[in-house]
Amino acid sequence: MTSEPIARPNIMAVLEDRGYRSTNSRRSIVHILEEKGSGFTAEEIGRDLPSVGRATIFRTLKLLLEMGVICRLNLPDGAPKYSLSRVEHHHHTVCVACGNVGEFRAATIERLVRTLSNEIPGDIVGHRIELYITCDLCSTENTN
Amino acid sequence: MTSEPIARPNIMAVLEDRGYRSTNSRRSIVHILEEKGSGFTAEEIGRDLPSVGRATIFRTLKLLLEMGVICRLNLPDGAPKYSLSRVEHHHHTVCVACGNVGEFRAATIERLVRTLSNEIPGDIVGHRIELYITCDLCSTENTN
DNA sequence: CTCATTGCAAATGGTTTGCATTGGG
DNA sequence: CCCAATGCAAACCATTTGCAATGAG
Repeated sequence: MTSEPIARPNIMAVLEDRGYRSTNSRRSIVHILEEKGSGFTAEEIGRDLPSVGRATIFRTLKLLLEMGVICRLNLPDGAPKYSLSRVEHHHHTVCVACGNVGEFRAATIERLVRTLSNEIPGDIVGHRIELYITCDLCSTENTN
Repeated sequence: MTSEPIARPNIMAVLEDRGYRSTNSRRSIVHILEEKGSGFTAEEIGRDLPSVGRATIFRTLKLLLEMGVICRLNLPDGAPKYSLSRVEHHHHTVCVACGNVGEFRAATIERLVRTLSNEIPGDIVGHRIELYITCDLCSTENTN
């Protein structure tokens, strides 16, 4: 047993468990997703898979989204970006220079959100946090 | 001197200070914004001002956005919502039932974000937090 | 008067839908 | 076989742009 921190689920298996068919198009889309990992757009996937219709790309992304396998990030501008959800509940970092998307978890945040209930009028039913960063890669590039 | 907590700036004055003209269209758009306050869409404003061209609505919203007078909220789905920025730096609550948007500030959050720098790879240059809530109005409605 | 601003219509970008065809089980 | 899933093209929605006409200063 390897000490992999988070088991990556078999996405196609998840799809089939829910009664969806394992088709050629879906398999190739999922394969691309696993390759990219995070921060990809629908259009980008379409470019990598010219033989798959745009509609199918969007239909499959929607499916995976509903299943919680991927998440969509509505950035301030440009098309939404998608990334594989590696952990149950998490938040995102977005590099303002290169657009790369990362995931992070912070128990502190969850605790804090709970304490905010006193300050806001209503019941908190969810939250979304995005950190805009300059990633290490981009900041070293600028130094050179 | 009244004890108003936050002075509401004169939006048209802000526009003129920056060299933009005080036109009829801009005045009526700004008037609607002040009336609505928060959680309105571009399309909604256009519906209220049939005599103003769509393009002008979007151009004016973009202007106000750049000036920091309003802010845009990219919700998970549907068109972006806008609201007047009442306070300098703030975050939003969105009611999942009625879609109303509120503002809140929490020094705790700002402090927390700073402590997160250790956990994430890169420099944090900004953040965005949305709390999804059921607002008081909506939860009492459901009780009836 | 002049040039910023406007309204309109056409163009765009991203996504969805209708429908006949294909292919997985 | 059958019906879920596909590819295609057209439709759709929100937004942007080009441009001639208008109007604020």
